[in-house]
Amino acid sequence: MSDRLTFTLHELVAELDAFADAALQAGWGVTFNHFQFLAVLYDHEPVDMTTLARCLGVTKAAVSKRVPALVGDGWITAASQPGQGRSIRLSLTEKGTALVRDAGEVLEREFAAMLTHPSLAGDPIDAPRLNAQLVALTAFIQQQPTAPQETLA
Amino acid sequence: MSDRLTFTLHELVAELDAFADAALQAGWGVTFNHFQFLAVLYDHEPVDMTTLARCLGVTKAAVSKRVPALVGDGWITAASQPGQGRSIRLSLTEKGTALVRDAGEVLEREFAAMLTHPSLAGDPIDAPRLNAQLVALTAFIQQQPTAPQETLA
DNA sequence: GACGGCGAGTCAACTTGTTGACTCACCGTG
DNA sequence: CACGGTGAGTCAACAAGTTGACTCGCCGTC
Repeated sequence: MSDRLTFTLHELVAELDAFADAALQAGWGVTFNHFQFLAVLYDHEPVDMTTLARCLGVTKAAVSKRVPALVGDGWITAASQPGQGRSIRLSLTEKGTALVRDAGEVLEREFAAMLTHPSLAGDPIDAPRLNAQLVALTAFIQQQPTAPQETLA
Repeated sequence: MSDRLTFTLHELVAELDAFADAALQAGWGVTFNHFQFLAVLYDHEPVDMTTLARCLGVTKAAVSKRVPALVGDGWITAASQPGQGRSIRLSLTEKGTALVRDAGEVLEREFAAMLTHPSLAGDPIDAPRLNAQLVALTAFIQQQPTAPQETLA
């Protein structure tokens, strides 16, 4: 383990994703990536491709390529809306909604249980406060000027 | 912003990476991915490909494919060691070491400055303590049984 | 009512990583 | 000394994203 917070954050996120992926594979036969797409859609539906891409942190081309398969497997619906240019309205099907609800609930519960596990009792984590701190930090980074000049290189 | 800690962590890491990438591109003309490879090597050199791959969280094939270009551009050296099977010993060149030292120092400083910025003074972040908490949490997740059964699906 | 612009989606080429099969160097054991 | 095993690296095929150029609806202006 590292003493550098940035490294620790990367490791933590990697472990979280690996754990979620294993749970999702075992319980529902889907990958974390698949779940994440549906979960973000769940929070924003109905939504067009470009907006969803921004929420997912990928390009619209990446979303565009995944949509046909997700529609074909009955997870989502895609409908072009007359009078709205080429905009396509994405929504979850009942199957997709059920996955996000069920799996999401289990994952939330697992994670909450980890945070309060006795083995971390030496210095317990105050999740709501931590979340608020990290949200503030994230927002602050976002509004940072793009980069420092190479003042010493 | 989300009220879910796992989402917040993903967003924070994405912002950190984007910030570091912009700073590295502006100051040294390299990507964050490139820097990360060298920085992890810096912490472990000399090291063989398989070990480095594990430290980077990628497969050994991915490392194997990147090495020739990195050697060609003078960032690292790769030497097969007689009497050690096919093991290849990777090390940083002087150029690679200088990049990690200089850019790493700047990034560390930038990040530390963010953590102590007045705009976060409402609920300041205790970095060493937070790091210790997250390290403990990461270790705990790592040793979790692979997955819960689909007890309610 | 044609013209130009804009925003949303799509496509082709490329990049980076994964998987599983393979090669090769060494090390035992018989 | 041959023989099988093991661990490290490599290769080919595939998967998922990015970029930049493109198409297509719509909307404004002349």
